[in-house]
Amino acid sequence: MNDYSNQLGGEGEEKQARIRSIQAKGKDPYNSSFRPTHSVDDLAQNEGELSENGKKVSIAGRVMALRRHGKAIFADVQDRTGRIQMYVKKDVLGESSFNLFKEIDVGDLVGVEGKVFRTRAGELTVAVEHFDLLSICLNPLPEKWHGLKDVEVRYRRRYLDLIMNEEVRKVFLLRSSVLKSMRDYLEERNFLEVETPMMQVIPGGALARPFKTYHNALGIELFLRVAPELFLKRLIVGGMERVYEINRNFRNEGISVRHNPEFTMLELYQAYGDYLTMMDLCEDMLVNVIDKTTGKTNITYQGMTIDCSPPWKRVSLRDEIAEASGIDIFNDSDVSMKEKARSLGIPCSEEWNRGKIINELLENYVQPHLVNPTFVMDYPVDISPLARATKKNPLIAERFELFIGKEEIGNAYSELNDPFEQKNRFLDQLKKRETGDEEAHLVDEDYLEALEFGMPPTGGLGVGIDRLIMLLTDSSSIREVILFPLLRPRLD
RNA sequence: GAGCCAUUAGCUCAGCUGGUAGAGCACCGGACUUUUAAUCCGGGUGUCGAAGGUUCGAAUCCUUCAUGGCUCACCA
Repeated sequence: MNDYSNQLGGEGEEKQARIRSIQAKGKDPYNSSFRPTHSVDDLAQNEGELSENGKKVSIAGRVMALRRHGKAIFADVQDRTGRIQMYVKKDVLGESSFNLFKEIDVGDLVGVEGKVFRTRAGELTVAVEHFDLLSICLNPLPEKWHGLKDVEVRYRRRYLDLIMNEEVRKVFLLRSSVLKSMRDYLEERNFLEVETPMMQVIPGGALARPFKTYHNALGIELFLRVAPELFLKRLIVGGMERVYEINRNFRNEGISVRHNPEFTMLELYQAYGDYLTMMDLCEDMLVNVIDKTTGKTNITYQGMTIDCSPPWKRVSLRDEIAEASGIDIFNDSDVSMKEKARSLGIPCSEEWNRGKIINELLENYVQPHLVNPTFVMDYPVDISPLARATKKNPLIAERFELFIGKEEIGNAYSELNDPFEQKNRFLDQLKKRETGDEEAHLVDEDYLEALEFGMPPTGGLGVGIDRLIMLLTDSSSIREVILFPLLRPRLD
């Protein structure tokens, strides 16, 4: 038998006593293998057939509750599909096996074999004939009645959260099925899933501060990517035509209920498309995904009822802002815009540029009304350095953002494929950086060189996956939809 | 980064204007062969987040720190 006498910390003596007691009954507390024939859900689905034939079934899972009755014991066992009751009788198991079962505690993992029946109270139950202890649980589980609510413990020890809270498991099941149906949708339309560098020499593709790291062998500073955009568009130059990536981005910014330093984005690019192509695709894809994963077209988010049935509203950013604030973001001068904004109570300081003010107007006057899915179109070029300008107005980018439930969910534009214009945009960004804007783009010569070989006119779309999952699971915090959100490490 | 709030048993929480720390569940011992928040009998298992201070006396008042939550800022 194995030696478990080394100390693991905590109440070592109690843990040791339990292990010794189990070993004294001739059983190792670990090391068994066990292959269940059914899941809990299988038993419920096939109850009729199984109980009629008196067929032997086996299931494996974690003991979540025990009700001991002397020579009989009821135990609730939980696997990934649900919970089911065991009925263990001394005269069926025999003396020694029953005595071993008496050692079982809440939290232990067991495998059982027996027949399915219904108790007097009508509860679906397995009448246990044989059982095996698969792994013992040395620490007490959170209390059964109140469960585990402490958010810090829930995030730090997510395994306990998953054991105790079924609705948490459901959130991550839904997350998985959303990603699957998104991939299915894109595969059907001949999009190729690709992976591009997480570690980049020049972080680009978004206006954000990056994390720095260092490669020892090359002796160079590297950045964790803030977006995959510039690499995905190199693939468009390379003729892949339809590519997407669902993966992590890293931004070195504050943490809040809607921001985690690493978060998941879908980015996709379609050659011979533009932002209008992306709008159609975005709407169709999300309607499809929402329907496939929730079965509904209405979603409830934080008390709002959101009607997701198509077609989705399309509005212009300028009209919306003009209507709400009286400011014309394309025709008012810098000075008059700033004055008007100030008179509305927006504290614009001297260094605020147009983009910043527009963003503020959008957030304060437009976004709070965007409950149902709405595409807000035509953004200023100066806050869209990678987007193509409209033919009519060089100050307006062919770009939209998608808002659902007052949250920004998507962002898309007609990609700028003119290397000369792109270089000018980079140089403008460089000026912003020199005046202290740490989020401004760096000049990426290598990307410009790629554009010189010719990139087809292309539409690009980004969708914030975590935010989308928040909407679909009515989660008020992004941490509820990320298995291991970033927390400050514990020092104790 | 700033403000507000929280931190007491394994879990959920009481503990008033300062007077030697409590409940339910969990846990430990005993009884119980269809229970299901099983029941019945017996048992409190604690560095009151940490360190200072005030006081005869601090879980309680003050200061600092730590961690978390919410709001704001930055951003998606």
